[in-house]
Amino acid sequence: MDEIKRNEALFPISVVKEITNLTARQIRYYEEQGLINPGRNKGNHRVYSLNDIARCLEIKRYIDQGLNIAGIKAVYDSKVQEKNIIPNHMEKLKIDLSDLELRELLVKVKKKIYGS
DNA sequence: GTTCTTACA
DNA sequence: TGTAAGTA
Repeated sequence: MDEIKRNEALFPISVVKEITNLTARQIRYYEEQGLINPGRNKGNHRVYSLNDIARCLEIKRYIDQGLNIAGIKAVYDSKVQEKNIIPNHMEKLKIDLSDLELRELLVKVKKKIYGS
């Protein structure tokens, strides 16, 4: 969409913390559990994309709804299975958020980074 | 100053 | 999950 590609890993963990209200501990733990996969910069620091941040918010929602890590894994695993079963619908079943949600997230990120 | 890993409570 | 230690 705009200037930022949804899968471009650009943000440090501090930004993810502010936007999601999760602790660095939790964010890293979700990565450990394979729920998100941020990149790394030359300094070995994690860098997150909009999709990664969106995924964190999604995980947070699931936990609020009472799901544990295993349950959330099951949710994503089932989506991966759907993708394999129906290759033609891969784009549609992609484990990304909708454009609308991403637009809202982008606004939020910009506000946090550049101020309001 | 911020983040990283490891490890213990 | 929080936090401390020692780094990069």
